[in-house]
Amino acid sequence: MSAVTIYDVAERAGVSIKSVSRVLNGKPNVTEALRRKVEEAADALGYRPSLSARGLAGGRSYIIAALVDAELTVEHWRSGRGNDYLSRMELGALMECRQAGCHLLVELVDVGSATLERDILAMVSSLRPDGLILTPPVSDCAVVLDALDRRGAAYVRLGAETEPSRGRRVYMDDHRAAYDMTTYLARMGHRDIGFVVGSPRYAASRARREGFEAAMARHGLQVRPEWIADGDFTFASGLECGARILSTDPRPTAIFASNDDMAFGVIQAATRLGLSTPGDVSIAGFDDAPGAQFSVPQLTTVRQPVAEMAEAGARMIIANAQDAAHEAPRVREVAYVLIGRDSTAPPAGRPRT
Amino acid sequence: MSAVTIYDVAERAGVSIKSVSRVLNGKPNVTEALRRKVEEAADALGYRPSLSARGLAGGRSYIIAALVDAELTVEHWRSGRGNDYLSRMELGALMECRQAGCHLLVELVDVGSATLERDILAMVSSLRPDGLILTPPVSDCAVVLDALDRRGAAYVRLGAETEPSRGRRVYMDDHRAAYDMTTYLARMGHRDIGFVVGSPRYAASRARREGFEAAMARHGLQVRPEWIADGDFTFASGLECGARILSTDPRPTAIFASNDDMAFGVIQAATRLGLSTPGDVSIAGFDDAPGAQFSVPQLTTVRQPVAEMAEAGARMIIANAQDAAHEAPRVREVAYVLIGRDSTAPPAGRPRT
DNA sequence: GTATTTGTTGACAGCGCTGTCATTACACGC
DNA sequence: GCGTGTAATGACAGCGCTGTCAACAAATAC
Repeated sequence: MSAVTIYDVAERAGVSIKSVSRVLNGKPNVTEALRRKVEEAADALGYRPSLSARGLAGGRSYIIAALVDAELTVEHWRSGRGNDYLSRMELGALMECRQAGCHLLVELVDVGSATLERDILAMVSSLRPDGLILTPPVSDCAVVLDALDRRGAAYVRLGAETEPSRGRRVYMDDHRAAYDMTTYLARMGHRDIGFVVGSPRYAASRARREGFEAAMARHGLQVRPEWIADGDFTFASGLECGARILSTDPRPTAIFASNDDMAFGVIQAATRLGLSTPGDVSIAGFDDAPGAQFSVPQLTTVRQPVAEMAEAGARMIIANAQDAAHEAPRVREVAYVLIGRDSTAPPAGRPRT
Repeated sequence: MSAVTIYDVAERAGVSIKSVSRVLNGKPNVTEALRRKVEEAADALGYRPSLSARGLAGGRSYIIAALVDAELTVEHWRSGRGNDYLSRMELGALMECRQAGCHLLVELVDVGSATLERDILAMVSSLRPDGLILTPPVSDCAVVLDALDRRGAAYVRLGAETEPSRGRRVYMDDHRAAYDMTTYLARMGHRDIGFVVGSPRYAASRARREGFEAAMARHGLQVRPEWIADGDFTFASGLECGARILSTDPRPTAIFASNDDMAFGVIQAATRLGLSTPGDVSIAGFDDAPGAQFSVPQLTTVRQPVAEMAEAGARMIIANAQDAAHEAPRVREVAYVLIGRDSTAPPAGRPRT
C-alpha cells in the first residue's frame, strides 16, 4: 500500500541506505557482493526511488521539459486540431527518455507575455529540469534564451535559426530545403513561380523565403512581388493567398507554399478558380503534414525529421546531465527529404528542360 | 543565479516560512496584512516553490501523468507519423493544467510487458502524481487498473469501455456513434453495407462493430460476413480490407471503416479497382483525422472530442487533489459529432428513401 | 475584571533521497 | 611484524517544503 523507500531496501539487504543509493546510481567503488544484495532486495520489493526526493537532494531531477508555444497551442485547442510537429517531437523525446529513465514534461510558454523572463526563471527554479527542449518559436526567443543562460540551465533549441552559435541546437537547413524545392520546380520547367510566406513568428519562415529567392536568382528567374503573399501557416491563409496569386494575370505555373496546410489552401483556391493541380498549376508544400499523402493530388513537400531532432536533443541533455564535463557536440544538423508527389508536374506546353 | 527559496521570501517579508507556505497555498486563517506582505515579497523575488520539495514534504506533486501505450508510440515513431489522438488529448490536458498550476508528464506504458503490474507500481511510487490520465488502450487494461487501485492512485480512464463502473471515466459512446453512422448510410438508401473492424487491442473496436451490427439489425439489413474485414487501424490494413470487400460479387454500395486511416485505405482500394467514391461506393470513417478534410473526397466521419475529454479528465484529477473529500462526478459522457462530407452519397439508382 | 473561545502565527520535525566526510577493511611494501 | 595507501562502506547533515502542534493575540462571554 504505502510506497517502498530506500530504507526498506537497505534493511532487507542488510546494508546502509547510502550503499543502496550507490548501487542504484551506478556509482563506482562497490563490491560485486554488495551490488547483488542490493539489487536483489530492490527487485524483490519493486523499489524505485522517489523523483521528488532525488530532485531535492541531488543535482538531477530526471525531468526533461519540452517548452511549447502557448499561443500556438491555444489556437490548436480552439480549432480542435492536433499538432503534428509537437506530436512527432514528443515521440522522439519519449523514445530517448525511456531508455535513460527520464521523464518528459510538457510546458507551455507564452512568448508574448510581459513577464516572460520571470515566468521562465520561475519555471526553471520550480521544476529544476535536467534540461529543456525548446520548440519553435520558443527556440528563437532571445528573452527565453537569456533567462535560461542566466540560470545556467541546459537547453537544446529545436529548429532554431537566429543566433546560430548560441546554446545547443538541432536543426535542419530550411534555407537549403526551400532552395531545393524551388530548384525542383525550376528543373521541371517552371519559370513563373509564386510563393506563400509563412508566419513571421517563426524564424524558419524567413529562411524558407530566402531559400526560395536564392534559388530563383540562381536559376535566373524573376521573383514577381504580386506572386508573393504573406500567409500565417493556416489553411485559411493559404486559401486567401492562393486566390490572390492565382487571380493575377499572367499567373504563375507553380506555387510553393511555406507549409502544407497553406498548400492545401492554395489547392483549394485553384479548384475554386477552375484550375486543376498539377495540370494548370503545380503546388508544393513544406512539412509533410498527415494529410499530404491522402490529399488529391498527393502533395509534393519537404519532410522534416522532427522526431529525430527531438531524439538528438534529448540525448544531448541526458549526456550533459550524466556528465557535464564531457563536452558532446552542441550542434547537429539533420537531413530533410524532398518528397516529390503528384501535386507538381512540368508546366503545360513547356516540357522538362 | 541560485534559486530563490521560501526562506528568502520569509526573510524579506519578515515572517516565518510557514506563513509564506500558507499564503502561497491559499490556506485559510491568514490576515490580509500578512498575505499582502508575503505576496509582495514573493513577487519581488519572482519566487516559485520547488516541485520536488513540495512533492516530498506534502501530499501533492502537482504532476498529472498521462499514460500512453508504448507499442502504439513505437509504431508511430518508426513510421514517422504523429499521433493525432495523443496530440489532441494533450492539448486539452495542458489547457487545464495551466489554469491549475499543474504539470503534464507523458509516460509510456507497455501493456504487453510481463512485469506490467510492477512497472506501474514503481512508476507511481517514483512519480507520485496527483493523478493519472489513461489513454486507450491503457484505459482498458485491467492489470493497470488493479495496480493503480491497490496503490490508491487517482486516475481517469479516457475512452474506456470495459468495466464501466470502475474508476473515473470520460468517454464517448462509440456504440451509438457507430450506430448513428450506419443509420446515416441506411437513410441515404444503402442496404448493402460493408464494415472494416478496428484493431482488437482497442475495446472501442468492438463497440463500434456492435453499434454497426445493431443498426443493421434495426434497419432490417443483412450483415454479410464477406463484407466484414478485420483491420488494425492502419492505412495498409484499410487498403487490404477494402480490396477484399470490393472484390466480392455483389459488392456493397457503402463501406464503414472503424477509423479514418483505414477509410483512406478503402478509398484507395476503390480507386485502384476503378471505382469512384462516392459514385460507385460510399465510404465513411471514424475519428476525423487531420487528413479527413483535405482528402478527395472529403471524408464523412465521426468526430471525437478528445481534447474536451482530456480536459474533463484533468479537471477531475485536480478537483480530487485539491479536495479529496468533495465527491465530484466520476463519470462523464461527451458528445460526438457525425460529420457528413463528400465521401458518402445515396447509392446509384436508389434514391434517398 | 477573569475565563473561555476563536483566530493567527511560528517552531520544529521530517518527507526520501544524495553529498560530504569519517571510518573501516584490506592489500601491499619493507 | 609494522606503517601506509587505497578501496569499500556507513553516519550524518541537509535539500526546500508542508504537517503538526504549541504559543500567543484577539474577541467574546460571564
